[in-house]
Amino acid sequence: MKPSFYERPVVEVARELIGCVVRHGECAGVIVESEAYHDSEPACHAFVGLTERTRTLFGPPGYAYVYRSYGVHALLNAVCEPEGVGAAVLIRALEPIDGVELMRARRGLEPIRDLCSGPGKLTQALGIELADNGVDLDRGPVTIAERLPQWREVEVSVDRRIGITKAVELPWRFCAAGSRFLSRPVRALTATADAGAT
DNA sequence: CATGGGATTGACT
DNA sequence: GTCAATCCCATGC
Repeated sequence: MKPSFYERPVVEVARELIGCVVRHGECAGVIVESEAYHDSEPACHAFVGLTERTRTLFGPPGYAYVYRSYGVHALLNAVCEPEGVGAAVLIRALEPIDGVELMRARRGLEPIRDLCSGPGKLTQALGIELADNGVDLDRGPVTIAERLPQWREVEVSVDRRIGITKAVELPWRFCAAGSRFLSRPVRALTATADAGAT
C-alpha cells in the first residue's frame, strides 16, 4: 500500500495489516500475526532516539525496516506514522499462498505450517535479507498489498507482545483469530481472578 | 576499542 | 522444559 496507509497510529496499522499480502519474488503470504512498536515505549528500537540503526524507523512511512535479530535472523517491519516518529509494525507470521515449494527449499522443511510461523522463519522463506532495509513497500522488491476478498472481514485477536522484556503489558500483538499459522497461540488477555486455571 | 544484550529458532534433556 | 548460536549495535571506558 501507499505511504498514507502507514502514516497513522502504529497500533491501528498493525491491526489492519492482518489479512494483507506480503510478496517477494514468487513467494507470498497473508499476514496472520503482527506487533506494533513505538518510540514512546522501551521495547522499541527507536526508544534510544535517532541513531544509525534507527534511521529507517524515524524515516517516512511505508518503507521496510529490516534488522538482524540474535545475530541469526532478519526481521521484517513496516515503518509507520509521520516522518520523525520512530514506529513500525513487526510482521510475525504469514499463511503461505504463493511459491510454497521455494519456501520449502529455503527453509529445508516440508510442513506448510512451519514455513512462515515466526518472524525469522518468514524472512528466510521469502528470501528477505538485511539488504532489503529501506525498501519501498509499495514498489518492492518486498511489497505489502491490500487484503484479498476472503480476508476483508477477518476477526482479529489481541495479545501481549512476544519475546520482549520491557513494556510487556501492552496489548500490541494482533492475530488472525483461529489461524493455524501463528508463531505461538494467543493467550487469554483478560486477567480476571479465575482466568489462569492451568 | 571492549563489552553486553537482544522484537529467535531449533536441538536437546 | 532448557540452552547455545551468532552478529549487529549502543554504550562506556
